[in-house]
Amino acid sequence: MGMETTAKKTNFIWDFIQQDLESGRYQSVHTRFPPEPNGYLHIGHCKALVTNFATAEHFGGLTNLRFDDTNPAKEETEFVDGIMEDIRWLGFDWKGGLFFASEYYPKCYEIAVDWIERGLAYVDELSAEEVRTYRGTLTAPGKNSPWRDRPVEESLRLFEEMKAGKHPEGSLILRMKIDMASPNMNMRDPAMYRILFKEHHRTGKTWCIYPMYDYAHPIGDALEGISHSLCSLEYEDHRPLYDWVVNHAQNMLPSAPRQIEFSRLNLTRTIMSKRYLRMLVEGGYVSGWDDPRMPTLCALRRRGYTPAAIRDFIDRIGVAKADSEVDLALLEHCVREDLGETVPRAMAVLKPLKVVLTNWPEDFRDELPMENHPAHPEMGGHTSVMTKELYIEQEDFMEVPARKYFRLFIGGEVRLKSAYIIKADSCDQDENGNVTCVYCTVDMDSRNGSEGAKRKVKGTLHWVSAAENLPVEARLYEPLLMEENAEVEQEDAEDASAPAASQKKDFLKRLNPESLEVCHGYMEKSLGDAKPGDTYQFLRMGYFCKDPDSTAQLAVFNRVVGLKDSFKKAVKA
RNA sequence: UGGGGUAUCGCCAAGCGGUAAGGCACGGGACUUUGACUCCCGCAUUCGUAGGUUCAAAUCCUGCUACCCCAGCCA
Repeated sequence: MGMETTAKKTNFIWDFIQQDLESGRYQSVHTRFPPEPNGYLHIGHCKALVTNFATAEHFGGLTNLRFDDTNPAKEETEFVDGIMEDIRWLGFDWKGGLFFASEYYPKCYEIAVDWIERGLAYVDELSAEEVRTYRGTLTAPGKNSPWRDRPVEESLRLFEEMKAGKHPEGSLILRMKIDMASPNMNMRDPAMYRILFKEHHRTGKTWCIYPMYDYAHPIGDALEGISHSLCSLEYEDHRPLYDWVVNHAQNMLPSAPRQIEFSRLNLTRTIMSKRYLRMLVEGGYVSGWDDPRMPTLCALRRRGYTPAAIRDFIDRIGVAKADSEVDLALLEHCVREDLGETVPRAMAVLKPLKVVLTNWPEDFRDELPMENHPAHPEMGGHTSVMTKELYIEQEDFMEVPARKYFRLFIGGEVRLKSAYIIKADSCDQDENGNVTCVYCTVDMDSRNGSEGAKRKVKGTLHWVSAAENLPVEARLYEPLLMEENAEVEQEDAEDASAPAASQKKDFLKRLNPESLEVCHGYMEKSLGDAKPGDTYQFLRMGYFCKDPDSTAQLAVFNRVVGLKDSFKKAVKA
């Protein structure tokens, strides 16, 4: 048996579609990505985004971008602009077209009138509370509204009056006439239209009645010729309603789309609910929607995540129907893999410790060449200047070495990257016992590239000249949420009786107080012409992306992600 | 207690009656002027559970259990 040369990657959705194509139910594939413009896109949305775009692409079809703007109370133009920018940034193009659900208001109205005439819809005068009561419960059937069987002419007249603004908000709704006893709550005469005297970001004051999602969505899909409407699992219960709408409006619609649901993305230690993200922004817990700790795309972009990394991540997690929570480590792996290959290396010391090279000639400066990428000579190089005084990382020196420590310590030797081998002789300490300066002797014969450099030295450190450097502010990020089941003992004691569910929801208690650490250090001068958005690997420290907060005097860098660190792990154990 | 879903390694996830892919994480080793990268090696006799059918079951049947979603004039 021959092994297949290319592993065919598919998923249950593609399998369904393949069947649909083979059976002739559909001739081609057309999908849509339908965000509501009431907030910014986050990493969770990317799964739906990529799934819709990649599916169409796989079958040679197109994808539409459609803003689901049927609730003027929550939607703004700011968000439609932001969403389009984010999608473009990710590299997707809505070749199928750009649409707004609000474009279909006239058609929706037309169908609604048709349904009233055909006895499929009626105007209800029950209050919101009464509607809820009449709907019944999960286990008890609902009962018909007293207005359910009112004359067609009456509903017609009332619906026109609703549209004409003659009735106040909440006084009337238009409902589908399906089945108040259905075990599926969605089928108990769902609302089609409600009265809302809100200005819409696109239609202005043209309308004061707005269609509900369950009514407008299938119509929008059908009008756009969508073949497969891919959405998340919570709409599974809505599928019978989706089909009901399509079937009963068939005479006025060009096609009948198929809805397929998949599970949404959850990430460990990450808040994915729009509502909670809003609380973080409005509560001042973060600096804004693009605070680099946020899971929004604008924040990930600012932090230094790349479209390639995000798409690779979505690709790797797969598409299925089981509830899941993906380990953040996978996302981090994806950025490291991308950045590691594409980004230049440079040196920056984030928590500086002064080093004096006692035997270094007083005013001698040595320009040392350094490659931009060890595996890609074509990426060129730059020079780093070595002087008598320099900085190394505080954690790279210990007066007496711990076990397995092969950085600098008194009596120990270490190599300075691309430079010389040095040996620590003594150090100064302040009144608290903190080391303030290390005195070293240089092996002047060990300059990088020379014969004397060909010695085995266990540790290699990054460094920056104390005389020739640029100041840098480095912002180090950790997840916004602490690990599950981590240090909440105090609260736990108080809330011992609280239901687990509510504790889980109380994400504020899980907020990580150390999600942001700001360091002030020094970087080599070659980094001086970095522009906001440029990313480097700061040797041994991680990947850093220059932030727009930077000024002419101070460069600000966001840590995208650290390097893998087997030393830290070994020490912890 | 009604309806709709889901259960395969720590986390994702293939598998579609023929004897458990892959990735991440993790552990070990080699290499190393980044304790990074790269490269080897290891990592489910077992598929929520109990039965049944079969020469053969993660895959078929039956019962049970756990978890998720639904009672917006939100999407």
